[in-house]
Amino acid sequence: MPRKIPCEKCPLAKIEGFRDFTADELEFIKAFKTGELTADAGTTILAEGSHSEHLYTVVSGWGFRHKLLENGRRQILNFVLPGDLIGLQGSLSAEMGHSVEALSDMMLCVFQRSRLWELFRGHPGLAFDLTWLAAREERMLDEHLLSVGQRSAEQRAAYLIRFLFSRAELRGMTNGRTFEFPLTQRHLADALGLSLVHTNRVLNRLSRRGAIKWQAHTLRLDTRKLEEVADWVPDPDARRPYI
Amino acid sequence: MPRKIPCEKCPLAKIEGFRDFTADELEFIKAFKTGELTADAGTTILAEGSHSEHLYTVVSGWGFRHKLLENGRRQILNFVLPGDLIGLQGSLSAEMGHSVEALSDMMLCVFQRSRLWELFRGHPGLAFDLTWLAAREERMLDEHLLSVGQRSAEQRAAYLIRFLFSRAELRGMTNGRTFEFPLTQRHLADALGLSLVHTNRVLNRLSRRGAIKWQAHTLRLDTRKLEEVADWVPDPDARRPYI
DNA sequence: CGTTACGTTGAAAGCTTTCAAGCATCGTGG
DNA sequence: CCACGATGCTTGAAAGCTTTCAACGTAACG
Repeated sequence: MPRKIPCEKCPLAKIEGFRDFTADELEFIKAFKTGELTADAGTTILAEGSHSEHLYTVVSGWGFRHKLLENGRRQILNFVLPGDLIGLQGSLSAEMGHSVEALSDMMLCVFQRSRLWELFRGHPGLAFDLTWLAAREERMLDEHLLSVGQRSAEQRAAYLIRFLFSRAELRGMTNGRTFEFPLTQRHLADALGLSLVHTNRVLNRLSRRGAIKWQAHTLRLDTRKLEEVADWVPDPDARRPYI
Repeated sequence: MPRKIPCEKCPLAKIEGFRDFTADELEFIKAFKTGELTADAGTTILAEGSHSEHLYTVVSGWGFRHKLLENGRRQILNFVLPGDLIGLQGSLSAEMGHSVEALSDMMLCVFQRSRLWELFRGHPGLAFDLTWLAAREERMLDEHLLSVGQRSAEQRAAYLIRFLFSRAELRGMTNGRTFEFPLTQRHLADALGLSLVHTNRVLNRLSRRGAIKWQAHTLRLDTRKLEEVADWVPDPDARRPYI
């Protein structure tokens, strides 16, 4: 198993807004980490119902969490970006309640579930971060649920796009008002709880308004217009942790 | 501030399926707890945007978490029942992302946010539980989001009712197939992301199917039928912690 | 150059919402 | 003890948003 990325040179550390580790914590994390994983776009990294031996932190690339209904319908619950931790649920509970799939090629750090307890016992700071991460995921879900439950189709789409932009921006993955957008309309539709056809129409409407411009896999947006449509409230959280 | 409930006699401890504390943990929790709070139905316990000094554990009664949109629409994110912890978000983040309101008269234990750090440092077992609780809340939200995004109105309603029954059941709040149901149709509508009128029609449909029978504030249900309609998958988690 | 994945459109069908009333229950004040 | 206002539940009908069904266009790929 290749070790291309030593923890001391973790690319995530360079991202502004991610906190730094103490020497002690870094030491532990180096031992906690058991390897690296690269996943091609489309790969399933964690499967619903499984009980994985591992936890992962996304180092690069995009992925998404989703659940399936028996009739085949899929709900995308959230997207995962660099710095996000995945698989915690499978470590604390009997089994994963959702699947995680790579949206683009991804690179992840692999951690051993069985040593999670040591983390809690020996590194309260990291344990705190873990809880923080779980609470933040909950917050994002609250926001999505509000969106899917109460916003109109156009508002929902505007909201999601603005949301993804802000997450990408925090990680330095944007370039002015444009960024690489690896989703297809099917992904958006499944995240928004809309049909593919309607999603297409709604996106066209946003384009005509001049709120977004999507070509190839690049999205340029007018954040002001999107926020106006979406009734957007910025996330107050800043300096966030990762593991 | 009255101390009607000493931790040694915590009524939650009697509930089957809630784990027991070590003597050491119990000691800490007694110190962590700063008092008790009783709230009348309709009271707002925590407000979106605030930064409360407290955390709460529900001892008795029902409540719900919700968020509002500028246009006044409300999304109920989840319901809170005995054993649930609320306000963690406000402790880890700059401010609460949602409000919590009492649905029935409630009784809660109050904890001091400022001592949360001691908990992490001195009681990894409790810290672990806290993370577990956050992860479980996330799981419930995933489930709801799936529901609101992908299920039909009737499936959604069936799902939510079945879900609430199972949560009540775990706490010994049910009586055979019936239980006290403090929600109004407006609450259900706001949780399901449906209009009040449509919610009413959908509930009538479930009644006619014989899946539910709702009179006064009591609900009797045919779990088999509900599960069939809702495409229900039981939660694998059993022995859950609380604080 | 055929196949496949993804995006786009039109039209009809269908599910939900909105608008409008009407009814019932409950607690309070006269 | 009864009237009255407030809250919650029901229904009908029309309007409106979304989905479904069907095709068609395009770009990437082997």
